[in-house]
Amino acid sequence: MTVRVRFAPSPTGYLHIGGARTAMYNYLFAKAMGGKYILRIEDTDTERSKREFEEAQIEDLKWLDLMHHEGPDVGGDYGPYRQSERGHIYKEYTDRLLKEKKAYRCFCSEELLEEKKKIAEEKNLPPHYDGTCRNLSEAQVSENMKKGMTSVVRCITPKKAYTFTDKVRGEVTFPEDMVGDFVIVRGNDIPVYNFAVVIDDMTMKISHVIRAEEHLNNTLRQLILYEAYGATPPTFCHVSLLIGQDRQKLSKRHGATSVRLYKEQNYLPSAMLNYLLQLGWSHPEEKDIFDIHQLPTFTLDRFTKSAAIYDIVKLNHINGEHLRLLPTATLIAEVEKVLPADHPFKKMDVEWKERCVTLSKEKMNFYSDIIPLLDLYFGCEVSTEADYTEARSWETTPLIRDYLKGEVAKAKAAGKKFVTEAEYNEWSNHVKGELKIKGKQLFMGIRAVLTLQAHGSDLKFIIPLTPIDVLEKRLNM
RNA sequence: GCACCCAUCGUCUAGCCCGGUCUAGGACAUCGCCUUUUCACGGCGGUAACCGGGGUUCGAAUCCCCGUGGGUGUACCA
Repeated sequence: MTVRVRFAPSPTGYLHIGGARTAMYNYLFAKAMGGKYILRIEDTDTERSKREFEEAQIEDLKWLDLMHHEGPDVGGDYGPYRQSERGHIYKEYTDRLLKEKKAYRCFCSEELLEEKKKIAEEKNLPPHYDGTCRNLSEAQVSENMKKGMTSVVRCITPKKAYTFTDKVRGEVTFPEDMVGDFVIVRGNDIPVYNFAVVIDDMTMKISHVIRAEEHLNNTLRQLILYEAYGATPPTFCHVSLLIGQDRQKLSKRHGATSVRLYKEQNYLPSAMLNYLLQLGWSHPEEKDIFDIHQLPTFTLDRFTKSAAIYDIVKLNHINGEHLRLLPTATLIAEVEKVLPADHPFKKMDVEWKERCVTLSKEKMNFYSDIIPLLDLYFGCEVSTEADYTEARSWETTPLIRDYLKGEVAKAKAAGKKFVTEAEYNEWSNHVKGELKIKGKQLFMGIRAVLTLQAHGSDLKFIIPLTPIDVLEKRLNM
């Protein structure tokens, strides 16, 4: 059997991280099985659906490198891929159910339905549709239609329990009477989600439905429909939900939940995917940092059943890990994008940039983290830390400064733009050997006069990267 | 209310199917130590979990039941 999976978002906003996760699971499964991954746009909610959101979501999917084989933008043999363009198909399938008496037209008004529901609730009965219109004769139906009464189409729910085997939940049983005769086509002729999904999955030959657990209960209605059409349902795989700190389904009020936001904040797509994959799925070799596109295997049996709390702290860490894995040239290019146009970093030569970035990335989780780090080489801000003040108060410190001033002036006179690591070591040795300064006074003293800070990275790496002019300026402050 | 789902460190999880190797492993976070050129990185180490109760068994995180807690759904939204 050919594996065909789909990701079916509603274009009512930007791509949600939960959606991105579902899309990824589908993408990965299709890839692992040599199958096809389809993008279908579920825009039956005409009120909220917007074409611009569809485009935005596809863009976000592209950014994540989760491209589909079939979809509204790339076509395919099972189109159209927008539910709003599949009306004729839904019509055909609706008529079939109507003809086979597995569905019927219901003329009950919404007010009447409201009332019935209220009464049922008061009697503590399940608030299902009572089936009034189920027994309407064909003559009555056509007469009502002729009168122009609006009607919905309801599917007849067989009185029985339904059981199916879910890839992650195992055997799930829905008892009889869990739903009543549910609506499949609205009064405005637009099909309802649960109906459109089944028709689409059937006609698009979807073999596996991998989706979030919030859809678990929907499966019952879908199972009823598959049965009505005499079709074999796909294999279902209900993945645990992504939740917030309050353990509720992740939504906008939890903050940054759209992929777009992460893209704008320069997160690495590979890191996002790496993190998202581990929220509910575990690597067979228990690896933490990896490229999801290089996974040795991806199987549906490694999902956790429980919901996972979305934790940005860990995402940030993973982002740092991925950033460190980037080729140096890429890192430089990315860093330059977040730097102001006139930043001195940009005027340095390639070798300098490479050394600088290689040194800096150890402390970065994000590209922009380099900005404060660059002050080490270009900044002339004087530290206000107590340790710094103390270092400047030692009587040995002015000695160091005077000596270094001379050395820096010499180097500058010789036309040097930078000192080498060897030269720096000579300075250090001189202070130790000739000036007889050692220990804390030695290293903190040198650091204080050369960087105007009490702490920082290893001087033998930093000083050779600091322009002589900057050193000179600092020594005079 | 009813239905369904879930339950291992603060968080993500391994282990659970096929009970013993689990004095429960890893990662993030956190704390401490090491490095007398310090922070960071790294290395080392610490704190920290099988929701409760019954049962089955020689033996249960693992199997069964009951509680409890949490979540999702219950629409002419998706």
